Amino acid sequence: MRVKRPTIKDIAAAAGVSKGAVSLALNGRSGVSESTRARVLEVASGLGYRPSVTARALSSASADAVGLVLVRPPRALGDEAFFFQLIAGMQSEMSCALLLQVVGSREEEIALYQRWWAEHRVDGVFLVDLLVSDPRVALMSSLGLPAVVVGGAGHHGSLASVWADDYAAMTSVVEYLKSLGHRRIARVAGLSSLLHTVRRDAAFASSVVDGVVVPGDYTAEAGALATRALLASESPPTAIVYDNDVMAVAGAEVAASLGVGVPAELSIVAWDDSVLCQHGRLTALSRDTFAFGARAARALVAVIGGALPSDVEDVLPELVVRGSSGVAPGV
Amino acid sequence: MRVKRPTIKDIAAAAGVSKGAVSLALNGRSGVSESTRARVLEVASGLGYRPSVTARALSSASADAVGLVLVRPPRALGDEAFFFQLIAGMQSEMSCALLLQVVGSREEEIALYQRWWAEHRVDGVFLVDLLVSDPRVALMSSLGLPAVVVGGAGHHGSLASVWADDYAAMTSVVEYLKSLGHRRIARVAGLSSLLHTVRRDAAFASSVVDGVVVPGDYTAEAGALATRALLASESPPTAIVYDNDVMAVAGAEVAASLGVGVPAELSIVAWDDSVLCQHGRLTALSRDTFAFGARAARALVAVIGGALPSDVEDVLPELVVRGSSGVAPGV
DNA sequence: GACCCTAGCTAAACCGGTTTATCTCCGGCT
DNA sequence: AGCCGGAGATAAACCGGTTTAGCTAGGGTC
Repeated sequence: MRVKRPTIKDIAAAAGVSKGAVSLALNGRSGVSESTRARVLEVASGLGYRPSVTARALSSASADAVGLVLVRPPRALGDEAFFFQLIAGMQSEMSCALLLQVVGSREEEIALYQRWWAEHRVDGVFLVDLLVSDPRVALMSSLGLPAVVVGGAGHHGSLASVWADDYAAMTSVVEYLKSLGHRRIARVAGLSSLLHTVRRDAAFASSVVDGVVVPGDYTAEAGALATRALLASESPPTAIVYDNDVMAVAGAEVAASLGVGVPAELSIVAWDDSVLCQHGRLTALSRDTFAFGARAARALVAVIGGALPSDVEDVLPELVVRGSSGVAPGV
Repeated sequence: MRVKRPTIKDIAAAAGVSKGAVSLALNGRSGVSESTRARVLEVASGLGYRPSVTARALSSASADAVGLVLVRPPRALGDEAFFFQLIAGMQSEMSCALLLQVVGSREEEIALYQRWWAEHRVDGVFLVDLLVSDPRVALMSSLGLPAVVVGGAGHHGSLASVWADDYAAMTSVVEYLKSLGHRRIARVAGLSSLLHTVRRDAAFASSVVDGVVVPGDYTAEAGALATRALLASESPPTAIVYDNDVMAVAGAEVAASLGVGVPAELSIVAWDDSVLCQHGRLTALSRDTFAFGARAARALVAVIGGALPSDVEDVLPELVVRGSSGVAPGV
C-alpha cells in the first residue's frame, strides 16, 4: 500500500555509480566529476527523487524540523491568540515543519527538548515564556542545541534572542497617562514567575510613585477581581494598565457594571492589541506578533545555519489610543 | 557537545545479550525468556534508556507524531481562534507530537502528506477544511495513511471522521428565528469551496423561502461589506446569520453605524461562539472546539492503533441567546 | 623510470533500531 | 536410540541515507 519512493540506491543503479557517489553529487560536495554529477542529478530528477529526512536525521544530519514546547494546561491554550499569531509568523519564515507539543510541566519540557535533540528530531528550538532565572538557557548551551529565546529580556547567555523592550514600553505607557494628568495609576500584572512581568514591574515601579500592582494570571476572572478590588479601595486609581487584553476587557466590564465612567473616571490601557481591544475600543499597546514570530524564525534559521547568535530587538510596541483613555478626572 | 544517550547496543553489552534479544525484550514480544527480559529491562531503566524515534521510524515502525497541514496565507492564520482551539484539544488527547506546517496551496499539502508518510515522519494525519469533492480522501485511502476527517459531513469513503451536523444546526437556527417572527432572513456565508458551507447553504435554502445568501470569506471586511449591501437592499432582512464570529461582529458594527437597531430592527446570529461574541453580546451557535479537537485526536489514535474507521458525530452546537436577537419588528 | 600527488570513484562502516534466518539445546515420543 | 519440535538466543540483513578508508588511473617532477 505504502508508495515506494526511489531511494539513493535506485539512483545509483540507474546512473551506474555507487551510493556514496550519488550522495556526494546530490549534496554538491566535491569528490565526483562534473559529468557524473550532472548525470546523477538528471537521473534523480527523472525518478522524482526526494531524500528521506528520517534516514538523513539518523546519520547525524538535518532533521528538517524545529521544536516548540508549550507548558500550560491544554485548555488554556486556545484563548491565547498571541501564541497562534506567533506560530503563524514563524511558519511564514520556515520551510521546515514545526514540531509542537503541549506538556504540563517544566520538567517534561526539558526532557522533551533533550530527547528531540538526542534523536535528531529537531535542528533547533524556540524558547518561550522565559522565567526569571531560567534553567533552559544553560541547558541549551550545554547541549549545544541551537535555540532562540523569544520574548526574553535581551541577553541570555550565549543564546540568540528576539525580544521587545518591555521596560521602555511600560515607561512610555506611564508617561502617556501622566501627560493626561493621571497620578494614581495601577497595574494588573501577569504571572510573576515570567521574566517580562518582572521587567514591567520594575519599569512601572520606577516611573510611578505609589503605584499599586495587583497580580493576575491573564484570565478574565483575575482581571475582573483585580479591578473590583482597585475600584473599591479608598483612593481608587484613575488609570489602570493591564498585562493583557482579556484582563483589560474584563476590567472595562466591571467598571461599566459599577457605573464607573470610562474614560471619564477611569482610563484603561491593555498590553497587546487584539480584535478584542478593537471591538471594545480599548487603548492598547500594539505589537505585530506575527512579524515577531517571523523574526524569531529567521533568527533560528540563522543560528542553525551556523551564524553567531545575536540579539534582535523588536520595534517598540505602538500605543493605539482608542476610547478607553483620556484626561484624568478633575484636570 | 551532544549528549550521548545509551543505545540498544549499550544495553546488549551491559546485559550480555544480543541487540535482537534486547529489542524483543523491550517490546514485550516472545522470543526471550522471562529472566532475560527482566534483566534487560532492569539494565535499560538503569541506563535511562529511551528508544530513538528516528531510528525506529526508519525501520518501518512508529514515528511518534501525527501531521496537520493547513492551507492558507500564513498571516490569515493568527486570527482563526478556531484552529488553535482545535489544536489545543488535539494535544490534550495525544502523547505524541504534532507536526504542523502551513503551506500555500492544496498541491503542496498533498505533496507534504505523501512525503511525510513515505518517510515515516507521521503515523497519521488530520484532514481539515474539507472541500466539496476532496481529492485528499481518495489519496489517503490509496496511500493507506491513517487519517481522520475533521469537520466534514459524516461519511468520507473509508476514512474515519469527526463531524458536526451543520445541516441540522442551520435548520435549528432558522427555526429559532422563525419562531421570533422573522420571515426575511439572510445569510452571510463562508468560502463556497468548503463542504460545510455547501451543507449550510442547502439547509438554509430548504428552510427559508426567498432567503438571500451573500458569499463571504470570514474576514471582517467581507462581513461589513455583505451587511451594508443587505441593509441597503429594497427589502432588507430582519435577521442575518453569519458563518463566523468575525463577520458577525463586523456586521453588528455596520448596523450600529447605520443606525439600525439590534435587535429591534435586525437580529444577528453568529456561527461559532468566542470571546468576541461574548463581549459583543451576540447570539451565537456555540460548540466546544477544544472537545472537538480532543475527539478527533482520539479517533486518529484509534485508527492508527488499527481500529476500524468510524464516524463520530459531535454534539449539536448549542444556540446561546444573547442581546443581538429578538422578535422581528412589527410582531 | 621511480616517485608522489590528486581527482574520481567504490566498498564498507555507521547511525539505532527491527526483523528474519539460523543455530543450539533440551525434552518428549515412539 | 533416533527423531521431531519448540523455546531461546544470535548473527546478519535491512531501512536510506552519510562518511571514511582505500583503490586506481593519470599527470607532474626530478
